Order: sequence, then structure tokens, then C-alpha cells
Amino acid sequence: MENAQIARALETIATLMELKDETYYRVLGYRRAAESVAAVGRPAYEIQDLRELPHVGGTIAQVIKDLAEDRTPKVLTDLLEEIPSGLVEVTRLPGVGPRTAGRLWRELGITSVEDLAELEEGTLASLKGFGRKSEERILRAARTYNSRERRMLLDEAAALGEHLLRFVRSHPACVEAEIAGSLRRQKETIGDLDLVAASRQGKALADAFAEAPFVDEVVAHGPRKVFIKCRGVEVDLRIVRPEAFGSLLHHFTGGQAHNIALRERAVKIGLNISEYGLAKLGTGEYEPVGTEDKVYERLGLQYIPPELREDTGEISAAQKGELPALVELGDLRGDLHVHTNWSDGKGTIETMAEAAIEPGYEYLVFCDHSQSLKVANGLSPGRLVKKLEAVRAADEKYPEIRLLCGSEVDILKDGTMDYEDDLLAELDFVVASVHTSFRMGEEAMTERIVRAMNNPYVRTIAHPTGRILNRRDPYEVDVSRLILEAKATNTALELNSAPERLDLAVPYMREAVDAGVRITIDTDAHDEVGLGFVKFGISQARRAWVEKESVINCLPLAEFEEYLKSGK
DNA sequence: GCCGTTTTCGGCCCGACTGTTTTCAGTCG
Repeated sequence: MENAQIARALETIATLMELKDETYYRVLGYRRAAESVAAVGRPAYEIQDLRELPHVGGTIAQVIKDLAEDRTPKVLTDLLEEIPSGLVEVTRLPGVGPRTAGRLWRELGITSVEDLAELEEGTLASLKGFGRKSEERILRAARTYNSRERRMLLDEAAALGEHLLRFVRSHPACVEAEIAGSLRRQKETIGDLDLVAASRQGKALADAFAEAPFVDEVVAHGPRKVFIKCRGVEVDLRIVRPEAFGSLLHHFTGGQAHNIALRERAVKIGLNISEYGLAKLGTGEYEPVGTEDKVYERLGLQYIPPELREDTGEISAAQKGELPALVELGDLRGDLHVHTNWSDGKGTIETMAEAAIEPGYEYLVFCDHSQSLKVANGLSPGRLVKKLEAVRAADEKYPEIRLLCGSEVDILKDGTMDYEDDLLAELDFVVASVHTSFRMGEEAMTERIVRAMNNPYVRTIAHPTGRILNRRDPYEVDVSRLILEAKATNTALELNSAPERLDLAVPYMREAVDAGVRITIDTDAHDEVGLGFVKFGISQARRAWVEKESVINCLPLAEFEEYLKSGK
């Protein structure tokens, strides 16, 4: 079983335990362990001592081991004997938690969302503690439930977030406002949006937000908090007075696990943390904190950038003053993987070059598709030679930027490259990737890519797992092995910045960089606008603790050319 | 369940809002 599935299983165990009314901290233990497993790139079955993962002790280590080796752990078997598995889904309905789901099961025999949806009106309202409103809300949730929830890609979430943020900021009662939550942490996909604002007239701002034109539904509405739905997305706005804005921003940037760990730590040094500030333990007298870095300072920690706030080791690193100097957008000197209308891109060599001059890039590598990828108008060897000449000519025209000609060469089914080595040798840079025969099985796919890595001209493997978020799972491939081979062959791994890809994914990327593998952060842009998506590649790299020293396209032009000249 | 700058046992985050309540439990983030 893979790490993502193991994490889901641990999550299920936690929810089943909640339904059983198990001790809160036991449940929390499984939840935290689930996050730890999800965040690690190395497959669990390869990890010698699972207890090295945060929040994994002897008991859960054994549970993970069972799951990794495709056995059902006893704790899960026992739980499933007692509690119908369909109830887990019932707890995912908005407004329905474990207590409610448990009562529905015990008192009405409900064992699934479908059962609930078919319930007659009035049945629910007759239960003690339930009224007409509760019934209406729960039934509606059950009847409109869609198990395949679609999470927003980063670019859509960012666009919506900015739109809502502009509204909040433009209100006269707003002093300051920011996007918080998972969007600020730049998670790879976004479920809901969190906005925070500072105001002296919180209620006025809250009311205005609840009545804004983009609001489809008001879920909750108080003076400090408004919870709305907008285009099917849940949006939370929280408001405090300006003095406490740092505390609020910090509190709602999360993640949940990071906040809990931080508050536990604070208690140990005699402090409570909330969105209103810091208080001496137990006094409830919160002293507001205006900025986030002050929050960390008061806790004796280095400032932790939002992208790292997941409780995956950042707190102890910050305590020791050992946080990485994360790569920044401004560190990038070029893009090594963009397309043009020579294959399936929309931009021309010239328009793409001009778009790359804009952010101050020192170099740009055009990598159009190779011959066998006919659907993408892949270049025959003859056309590739012509394009090489065209790029050389364009390079003369733009002294501001070095234009180079590469290719995104298909890795054929047997692991050979889609052009002869003689031709690859003519190119400035070779990106290799898989676009066909995705379902050949893990072993064959791994061998296929490893063979490509051993080609002396292949510099980087583009979108190494082939996933398309919300649409296509990654193909089966042994990423740990790819990381080892990348290191051995001095081949880079690409972090593809396209919001629907973000491939290689963060947990793997962190493993790769830890193993000393260098990476390329590219856009795979097919038009000028696409170049701008590099900010998402950068944020994913930051989430993976990447420093600029690991990134090939952070090299200044002279050093980059040196790297090209020296071969692999 | 996990974990250790008080602890290997006894601790273990914090608050807003809602609905159905006469004082609070449940849900959510």
C-alpha cells in the first residue's frame, strides 16, 4: 500500500474511533500520524524504523507496517466489526460530526449517506436535541453529497482569493487584510479559502462581507467571523482589531497540526496562544501581537515561512536556528522547459523570449515535443534542425537574454529516446519525459525512466510521475529508485510548475533534495501567460524545503553555461 | 495514541457560531 492510502486508512481508523467515542487524544494520535505518513516521500515499507516519523510510536508503527504490507491491522478489523464503515462518509457531511453520526446510527439505524438521504421528513426532527433546521440542513447535505469532491487548483484558488481579498480591502472599515489558510501555505490543491482582516468596526466589515454580491449562501455570520459559500467554495473571513492582526494571520495560516504543536510548545514555556495574542498561562489575558515574526520571536523560534507550517520538522528546526534558506522567485535565472508554436505551443520563439525578458531571466530554453508525439505536433529531426537555426537567429536578436534550443524528448516504451544520440548531442539541453504507455506496471516504467537517465544527454526528467491533479493519477513508478538513479547519473528531476501537474510532488521532492539530487523548476509553458505559473513551482519547492543551491536554473548564466559545457 | 528544557507517567490547543437550549454540546477550522 502506498503512503497516501496508508494515511487515508489511518484517517479512517481515527474517525471510526471517534464514532466509538474513543479518547480524544488517542484519535488525535492517529490523525497526526496520518499527516506524517502523507508528508514523507519514501514508501513506508522501505523505512526501517517508522518511529522516526513524527507522532508515530510503537503502536501506530505496527499499524503502518501492516498497511504497507497489505495486511489489515487488527485495530481496523476490530473497529469495522463494531461500526459500519459507511458512517465514516456520514461524518464528512458538513455540519455532521462523529457524535451526530453515532446517534443517527444507534437511534435510526443509519449506516450510510444513502440511508440518510432516503430518510423521511420529520424523522430526524423528532430526535431529542434536533429541530426542524437541523433536519433540513442534514438532509440537504446528504442528498447533495458528492463523494468525489473536486479541490481547486492553485491558480483558480489564487484568482478567487484575490478577488475576495480586493473586496475586503476596499471596505472603509478594513485596516488590513490577507489571504490565510492553505492557500497562503500554497498547498497543491485548495479546498476552501480563509481570509483575515484587521478592523476597528469588525461588525460593519462582517456584515458587508455577508451581503457581498459574490455570496451564494451565508453559513454562519457573527461579528468576528463570517462563513459563506461562493461559487461552490466555502470562504471564512475572520476579523480582529488591528493590534492583533499578526496573531490572527498566524492562527489562520495553520496548518492545524503546526498550530497544535506550537500551542503545546507554548504551554510548556508558560504561554497560551490564540488568534488574539499571547497570554500568560491560564490568565486568559491576551496581549495582542501585531506581526507574525513577533509571534515566533516570543516563542523563541526563528520565523517559519507559511509554506513550512505543516508540523513536519519545522518547529524543532526553527528552535535550533536551522531552518533552510528557502528558494525564492527572485533566485530563478531562467526557464528550461517552454514550448512554442513549432510544436503545440501558442507563443512564438520571439513572444516567449520577450515574456521571459520581462521578469529578468538570463536564459530560456525552448523544448518542443519530439517526433513520435504526433498529437502535439512533435518535431521531425529535420524540423528540429531548422528550429535550432531559428533559435540561434533569435538569440542574436535579443542581447538581454540567452536563448537556447533543447527538446522535450519522449522516453519511448523501451526506455530509448525519441531522437538519435547524434541529434541530442546537437541540442543545448535535453528534457526527457513519458507521454505514452502509462499503464505498463511499476517495474517496467521504472526501468524505462532509469534507462533514459543513463542517456548521457538527458539533463532532467520532466513531470516524473505524470499525474494531472483531479484528472489522472500518477503512473506506477518507483520514485525512490528514480531518486537514487538521478543521483547516480547526475540527472535532475523537474518540478513542473503547471498548476495541474506540480510534479514531482512535495514529499518526493524533499526526499530527492535530501538525497543530493538537483532539480529544475520549469513551467512547461505553452504560452506567454504560462511562464507566470513558475510562482507555483517555487512555492512547491519551498514546501519541500528546497534551497537555491539545489536548483539548476538558479545558476547565473555563466555558471549555467559552464554546467552545459561540462556534460553530465 | 504520543512524548520529555518539570515528566518514562501524566500530561497533552483554542475560540466562534449555531441550534435548541435555560446553560451547553456539537461542529469547524
